Amino acid sequence: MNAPATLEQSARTAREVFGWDDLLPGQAEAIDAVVGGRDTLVVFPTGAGKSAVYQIAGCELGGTTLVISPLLALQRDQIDSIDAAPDAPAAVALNSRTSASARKAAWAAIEGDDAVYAFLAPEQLANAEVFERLARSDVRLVVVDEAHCVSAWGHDFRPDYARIGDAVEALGHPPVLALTATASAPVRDDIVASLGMRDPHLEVRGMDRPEIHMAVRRHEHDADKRRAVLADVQDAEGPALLYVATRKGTELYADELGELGLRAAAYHGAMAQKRRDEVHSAWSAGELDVVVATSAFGMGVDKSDVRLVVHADVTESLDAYAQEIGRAARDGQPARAILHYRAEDFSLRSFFAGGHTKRADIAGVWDVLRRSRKPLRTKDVAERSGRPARVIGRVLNQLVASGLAVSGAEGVSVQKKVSAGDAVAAVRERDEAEERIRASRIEIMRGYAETTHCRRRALLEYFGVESPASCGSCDRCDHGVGAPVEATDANDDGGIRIDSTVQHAEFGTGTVMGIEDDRLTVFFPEHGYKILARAAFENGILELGEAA
DNA sequence: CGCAGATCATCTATATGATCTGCGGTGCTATAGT
Repeated sequence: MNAPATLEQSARTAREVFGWDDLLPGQAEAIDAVVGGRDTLVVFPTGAGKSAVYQIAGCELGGTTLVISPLLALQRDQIDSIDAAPDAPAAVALNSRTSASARKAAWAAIEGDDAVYAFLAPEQLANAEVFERLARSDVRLVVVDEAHCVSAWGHDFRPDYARIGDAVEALGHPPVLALTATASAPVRDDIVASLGMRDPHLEVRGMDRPEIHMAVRRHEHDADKRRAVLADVQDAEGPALLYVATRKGTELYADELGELGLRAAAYHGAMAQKRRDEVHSAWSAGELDVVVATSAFGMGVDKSDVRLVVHADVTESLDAYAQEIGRAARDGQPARAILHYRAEDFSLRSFFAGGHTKRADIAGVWDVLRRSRKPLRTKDVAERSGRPARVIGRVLNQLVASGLAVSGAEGVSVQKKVSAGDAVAAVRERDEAEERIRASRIEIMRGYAETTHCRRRALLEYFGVESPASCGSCDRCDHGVGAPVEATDANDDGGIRIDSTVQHAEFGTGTVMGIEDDRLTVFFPEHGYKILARAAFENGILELGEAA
């Protein structure tokens, strides 16, 4: 490998094409891997230059760089920023809002000889015409931006996220570059497996955000919690974000904060697009003290001076929590993250984590699939069964995951001709496995909320980053309840540590995610997170290492 | 699972507690109608 020459080339591209003086730590390594043809997963905090990695790599590879992006607003922002660079290749979008003339120009660019970035949502890949035309053109790099969406949404909310891997294969597997700001080890594994990445280069930087002070407050009564949340937001020393679990909650809190004299606005996914845009730009322009939002607010919102992120409810996972508090302190100045919760709050999350596919939907989709001689896409099944696309997408994903069906670029086809009853049972089994995973992720969130040790250590351990026993910048450390030092060299278990692979008699192969006193947190792909006693090593239930 | 709001039941109410019911997040796309 002529690495130095490549690095020099990347630095020159950064300078001459985009106008950046220097590459940031990790960028050069990631670009080098991608340009060398290697699948690459990049985990950098926002502001560490994730976009630059694909922009420079795409520029050097030439041809079409396909950028799969979850939100139309993000696509627009990215295109604007590329257009603003001194000498960058063209950037185009293919989505439902692209006008006929813009679409024509986009295809001309994609099918022409010059380098181009083409932005699209994963749903576009399900459109046969779009996909076939892309397959005939010169795609040299596939970028999956905000790649945690693959894991968070691919299983049911946006099933097309689970189909990206098929598209990559059908394009002849050009290098795949997945980018995200937060991904724990299980989420990283999920991304790599779902996208079909081969021997990926992993570039992880700066997961720790020491400038964000972390605290948790538990309440018995709802009224007490509400008062405490309002008081925290009132005390903010700069722009504040308040995350709540429900749409109604955003409006209630925003009204109350307004009455207290703050410039507050509610934000959630059911509001009119126009209003959402207004809130977004008022926030960016510094015209609001606080935005009260559901999880809909965040991706693509780039404000550097957020001083406080308060959660009035728990999130669905520690990944989501890290993502949301990570929106504070992008300028590197001190900020605070405070989580308020009641034990009852976990029940709403459990409700969201549940939800089984209906028997009739599973049987109906299976029936259509079995009668067809060719592979079918979600849209084809929808035409033949009259069921909503989202339900079908989910069922197809589950059938593929259970091995009853296989998926390829043309769609999904039957692999094992079993009865509808067996198909229902297989999908239900997948549903239950997924529900167990989600439930266990909620338990990890509970573990963070209730830990008696350093908060930052609890968070970083979950992300697979070794950290000191006490950070000095969380509520636990403030009160001097720093963890008793949990030496990683305490080797009674033959060297058990974070990321160790273990075998459990019942749950199979798992990965150690956390070590706290006499307990281990272990992630098992089929069962989710389990808290196990270290004593399990002594009676042979748990063993270190791969399966024999 | 837990909460809010509606409805019911009662010692027939300008009242109150019991019980029932429905709701709860994230976004793309295609299509019809102005």
